Amino acid sequence: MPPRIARKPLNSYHHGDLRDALVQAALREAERGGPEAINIKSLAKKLGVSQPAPYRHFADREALLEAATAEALRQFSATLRDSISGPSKQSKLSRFAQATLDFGLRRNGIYRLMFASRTMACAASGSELHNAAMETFGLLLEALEAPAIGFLRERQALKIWAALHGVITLAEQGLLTGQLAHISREELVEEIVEQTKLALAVAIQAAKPAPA
Amino acid sequence: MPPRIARKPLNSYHHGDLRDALVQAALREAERGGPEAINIKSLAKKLGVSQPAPYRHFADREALLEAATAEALRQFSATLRDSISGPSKQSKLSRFAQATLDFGLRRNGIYRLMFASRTMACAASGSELHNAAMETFGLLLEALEAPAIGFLRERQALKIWAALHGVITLAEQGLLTGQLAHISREELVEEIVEQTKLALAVAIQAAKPAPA
DNA sequence: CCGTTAAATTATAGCATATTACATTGTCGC
DNA sequence: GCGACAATGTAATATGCTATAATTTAACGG
Repeated sequence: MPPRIARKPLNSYHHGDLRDALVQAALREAERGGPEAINIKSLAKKLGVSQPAPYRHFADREALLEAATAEALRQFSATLRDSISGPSKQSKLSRFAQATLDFGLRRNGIYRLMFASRTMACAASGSELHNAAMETFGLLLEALEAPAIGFLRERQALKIWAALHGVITLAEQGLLTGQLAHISREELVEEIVEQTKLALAVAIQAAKPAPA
Repeated sequence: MPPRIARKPLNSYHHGDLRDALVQAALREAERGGPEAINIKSLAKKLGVSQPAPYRHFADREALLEAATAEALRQFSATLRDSISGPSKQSKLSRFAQATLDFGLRRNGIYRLMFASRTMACAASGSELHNAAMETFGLLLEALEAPAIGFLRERQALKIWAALHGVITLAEQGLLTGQLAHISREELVEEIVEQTKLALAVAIQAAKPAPA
């Protein structure tokens, strides 16, 4: 009785639970090499099965990528949720931002997988992907701890999201090292967080025309 | 006497200036489809030459991509330089930011080509690519119009650069449309610009401990 | 036991690409 | 004119991947 229980038969004559193994292996491949590094052939080889075997579980390569993306989003979301739970000396926003940076750099291939255009192309109508993405954005809104004045929260969230995404993307491409590296990525993100808080405070002040 | 003068022979028995034509065609391909849409085969076909012909001018596909990237950077740089030259009611930073957004969205494939990791991988030591990239960053520093206090300018430049890059990337992937689209991309960028100015003003104030 | 069925296997087809080897064409200098 | 040379063309090679078809293996249920 192997530790992993398959979804339906759990037996089979060679592998046991190929579907799940494929998703995990796909994420491993994506971790170095990004989405384009995921290909049926090498996955099958690494798992010790024949090339066509995966097609029992996924209609085509795209379907496998979709499943892997969903799993990646789940992991990302869980990581972020952890980062802002529990007490801490640092603000939720700071923890959220640093966790995002950390995930985006350490697991950059997976990060890229999540933000491949497939994510939203597939996510037209409340699909698994769409829901997961929206949940992640919800976590950001929570981390912001901003009052609900108009779309203030959403706008600030978009801005800091874009900034974090930019830092991760640029850093991964080596554009934040060399002569430009007068500041570490973590410090840069911290400044972005502070800048967001500042802008938020000013906007709130402007929205309340003299409370006294 | 054709209007285009080739670099060396300008004659040849079929094409005239294949090298340059290849670079231009590569950019056209990249414009829709990004870097991965550039392939020797289709380029040769579209230019009416045989597949191996390009290899007379480029050692391999990568060399062609590099040349195309350099040309793309030149165009990008020129566009940005234009945007901040001459008088205007809007600030240089605003114009710069909007021009960046515009280029990044309208010519997104080319934008992606520039920011492929190749750019910096090839740009180790003062190469053509590296120089072009640094010049572009210089334009951003100029647009910031910030005083040279420590690395204040550089840090603010990095932050707004990351934010712009993030907006472009996210927008292209359709992540700024749908439920999140309470604000247009241009407005979002304008808010980012304002936020940067605000942070800059505060930082300058903090750096000068009471001038009176 | 035996048949049904799911999960693999082997074998094959197809496609697209990069790249090399060799032959050909045209131009320029002499 | 003619020979060298550079720019192309033709043909062939190599590789890597997706995907389908037909077949085999093993387990489970009656």
